[in-house]
Amino acid sequence: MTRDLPLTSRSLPIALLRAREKVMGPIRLMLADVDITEQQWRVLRVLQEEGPQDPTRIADRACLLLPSLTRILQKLEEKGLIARRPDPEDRRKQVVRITKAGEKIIHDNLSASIRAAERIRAHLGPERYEMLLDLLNELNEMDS
Amino acid sequence: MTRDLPLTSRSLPIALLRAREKVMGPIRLMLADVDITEQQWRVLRVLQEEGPQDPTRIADRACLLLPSLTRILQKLEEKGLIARRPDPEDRRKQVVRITKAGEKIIHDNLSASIRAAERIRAHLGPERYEMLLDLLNELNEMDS
DNA sequence: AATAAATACTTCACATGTTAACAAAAGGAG
DNA sequence: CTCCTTTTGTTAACATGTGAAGTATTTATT
Repeated sequence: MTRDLPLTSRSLPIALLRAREKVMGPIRLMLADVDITEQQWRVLRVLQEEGPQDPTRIADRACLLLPSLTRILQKLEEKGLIARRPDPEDRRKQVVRITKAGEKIIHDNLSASIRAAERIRAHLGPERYEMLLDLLNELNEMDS
Repeated sequence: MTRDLPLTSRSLPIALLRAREKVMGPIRLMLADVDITEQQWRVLRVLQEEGPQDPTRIADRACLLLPSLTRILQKLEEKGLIARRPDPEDRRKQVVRITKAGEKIIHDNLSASIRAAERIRAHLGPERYEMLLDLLNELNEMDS
């Protein structure tokens, strides 16, 4: 009983890819105006929401791998949007925090970001939107 | 009534990112054994499912941008997994097809790929799995 | 305390994502 | 037919994704 592979519209990986592009496209355009990438935006948001923290935790929260994060933190530091200091408790670690300039970037783009999310929510309807998030989170809690 | 941004678990972009990683992680591992990337695999699958076609259509089906596809086709051609010939109707175009070696790659990894998909489906349950695909497709049909 | 194992990044190498610029060919308007 | 526009694919430049190797530091073992 060998089944065929699903068509692309019924292929979960591709459907996820397209959905992500649909959701992030408008946000990327908005961020391009302030010369910030989508990943840099995620890092700033994590720092602004959860406060100063070390790179490993940032990587977990922002869904980035450490090698990528290393480069991103370098760029953000050059731009003056974050600051770093060594962790006195553990000299392997650093403590990263967002600067005033970084908070301004967030503040200036927050409302547009929220509107983009609301637009998606309105398109699907609140119940289906929540259901989508529930299903994705359930998928993400799979062990493996 | 200004709302806060959602936590990462309720952030659609991040939930999509994590879901994609969860789904593709095992497949990436499998493909690494035959020295093929996830994107190269998508291109081969499109060609095997839909037959010979031009790069613009491949890019659409495999959810890749043309500049990425250009490089991927070069790699696949070097590996002997695809072949190209100019389109006699329109000299701007090419016709790309999968080779025997390319079909063998697909054949050798098809069953493991299907098993990975079935595993996800079993975890969510068939109804919820289909619902997830429906919601993603509905999202992808948003205009803009 | 000496050594092995684990942790927290960093660096490297290669592949892709993304935007912009570009060359070649096809289509359309006059 | 000529000029302009569109389409198709490539190249370039920079940023990130990803796995592997490397460095410094801490923790666990003996």
